Amino acid sequence: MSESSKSPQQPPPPVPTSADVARRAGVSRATVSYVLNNAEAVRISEPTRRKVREAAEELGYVPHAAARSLRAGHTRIVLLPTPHVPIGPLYSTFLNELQWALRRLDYTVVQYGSLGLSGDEAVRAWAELRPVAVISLGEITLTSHNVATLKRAGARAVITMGPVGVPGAHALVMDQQEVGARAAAHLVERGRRRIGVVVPREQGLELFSAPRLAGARSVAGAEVEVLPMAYAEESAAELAARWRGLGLDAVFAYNDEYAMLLMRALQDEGLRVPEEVAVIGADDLLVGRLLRPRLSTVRIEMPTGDHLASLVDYAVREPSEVTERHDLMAAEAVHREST
Amino acid sequence: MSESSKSPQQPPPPVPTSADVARRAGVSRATVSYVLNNAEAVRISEPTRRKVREAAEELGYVPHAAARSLRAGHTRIVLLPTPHVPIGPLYSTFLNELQWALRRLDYTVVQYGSLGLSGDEAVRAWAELRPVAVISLGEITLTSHNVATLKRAGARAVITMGPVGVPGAHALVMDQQEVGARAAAHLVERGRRRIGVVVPREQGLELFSAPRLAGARSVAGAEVEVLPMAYAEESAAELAARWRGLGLDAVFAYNDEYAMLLMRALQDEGLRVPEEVAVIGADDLLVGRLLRPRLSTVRIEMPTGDHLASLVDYAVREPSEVTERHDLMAAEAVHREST
DNA sequence: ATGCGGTGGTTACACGTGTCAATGACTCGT
DNA sequence: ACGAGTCATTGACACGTGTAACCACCGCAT
Repeated sequence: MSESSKSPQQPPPPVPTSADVARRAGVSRATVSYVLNNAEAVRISEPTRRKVREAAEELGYVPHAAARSLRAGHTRIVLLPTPHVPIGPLYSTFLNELQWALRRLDYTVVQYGSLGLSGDEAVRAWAELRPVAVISLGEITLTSHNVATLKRAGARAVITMGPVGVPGAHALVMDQQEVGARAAAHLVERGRRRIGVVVPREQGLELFSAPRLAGARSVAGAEVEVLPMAYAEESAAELAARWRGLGLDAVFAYNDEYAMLLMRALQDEGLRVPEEVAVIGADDLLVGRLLRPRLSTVRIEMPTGDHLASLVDYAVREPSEVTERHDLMAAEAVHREST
Repeated sequence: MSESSKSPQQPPPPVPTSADVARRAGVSRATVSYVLNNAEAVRISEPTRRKVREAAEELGYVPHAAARSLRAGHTRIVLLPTPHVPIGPLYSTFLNELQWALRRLDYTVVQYGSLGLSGDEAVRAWAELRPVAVISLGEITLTSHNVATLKRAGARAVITMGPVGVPGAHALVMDQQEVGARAAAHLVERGRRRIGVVVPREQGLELFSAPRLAGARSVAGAEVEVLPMAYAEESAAELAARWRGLGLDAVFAYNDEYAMLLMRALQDEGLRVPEEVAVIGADDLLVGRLLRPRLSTVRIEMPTGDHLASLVDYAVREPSEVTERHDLMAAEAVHREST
């Protein structure tokens, strides 16, 4: 009694294997494998084919992916380490698109949060899955040692997307500096000099915001002031309240969402946009056009998901030791009414 | 020569296995396994432990997840079939949150696009991964046969999130009708009668928009008119242009983004909001508060990612045959200025 | 009878891991 | 000196699959 009552749940019934199918069809396991994979090299008579198929159907047999890829020696897994902060709408639709494009090429996308792990630990965890490719989005900056670990674990392509390349990996260099530079240049062109740059208070966005800031700084004729701000109405209001004391005539916000937030707060303070202060964001979100005045922005030419996916596919087919660098992401300022 | 030149790329060096580690450390493979998994049942002397660890380190050994879970007989994979349309910011941040929460509980999240596959085919593909749990978001509506297939393949929990439950699965019923009902009720309360309901032209959102529409229809005293609209300025402008002919005094848009788009177009047509037409959206996006007038909305009480993740974890630990139904997602109208 | 080619199927191994049961070495108490 | 214990280590199997190599059979020409 103590035995039977110690656990109320009986063990689940075993999952049917190809051996079960074989038994039921009265053939060998090899035959089952040949039939179910439509092997052309081996000839199997039509009657047995039918028997096998029926048996598989009746048992509800589904092959075991892990066993299969163990045997095969490789997987079709593409690992996609995910940032834990929502990067923004532009990025997340891009990610979704990429995901689908990869799926279309018959890859399996595995998302992997790095959690609290250190870089090396995270990379080890990734390597355990034996992914055929890894696409790092830049939250974790890979060292060349990390790349080596992944390749040793069978990864045929390691692709980094970020502001800077990594030795040994395909680098999709997305130069965020360009974004800041275009924004600042646009403002300078329009006669502004003292430019505030809004930097998110939120953690995890430095990788994007820092280069954007640096880009703005690099523009001749612009005096840049750093303005930390959180993505919340109160933070924007607080910043707007002390605006007149700052002596600025323009502001470049991290992206359109921050820009919209701040612009609204500035207007509530009685400041006129663009007369007293010019506002420009980035990402060219649709909603930016709904405000009065319409928000000027920097449009970023992201690669399409399909494009990146086919690049991944290419890199997998033709792995190379050399560091290939692809410069992506052109940027251009879009003038609307807020500047 | 023809042999060596037919393929320019030499086969990649083999991935180090635990056997390699054992050889290098001068011990058996079993010992390696015990050391690297910190087995407590078996005692291994400190010197050998060191030797093994060093050998593993030098070789850059990383265990093979597939082999491990094959041996173990189960995985920690949670399958997350992903919709191919961006559902909206509210949903995608929720997904991201869920993803991280699951990771924290040591699950591996696998995204899987269903592609062009039929429901049954897609489910088979999922089952191949032997996931311990499947969270279906409603794009593919599971049949009870599908649920059975997944459970037979070892899934301990199948969870559906959508407007309706599925036999055999844990159902997180997110009653989108409630959203529409609250919106319409809010409008009726404020004296409006002839209500337009904006339905997205985009494919794939019917699962959300249809119940929201139905909910609006269910409210006594409301006359509902369906207004298809795409998420683009031109579409909104086109709708606004013929607005006066429609004889409506209020509009409930699918979500805040559509609402903002339409509201702006209506204003451009010279219509006064809320005097001539009341506008309400859904999702309570931050940007909705930046417009003039501030956008009224329906706030949706989504379960937090952590909450859902721990429910998944619970369901995995205590699988039950019965269909458990959890009603989630309360909704309430938030009055701002546009109604 | 003997060889021979084609047909339809099976036997046997490998993939990389975790773990049970067994083995050998060494110490201790009588 | 010898059985009784610890302690450290190992050999062997199982997990589910794909596939190369092999085998039995049949018809047919030598």
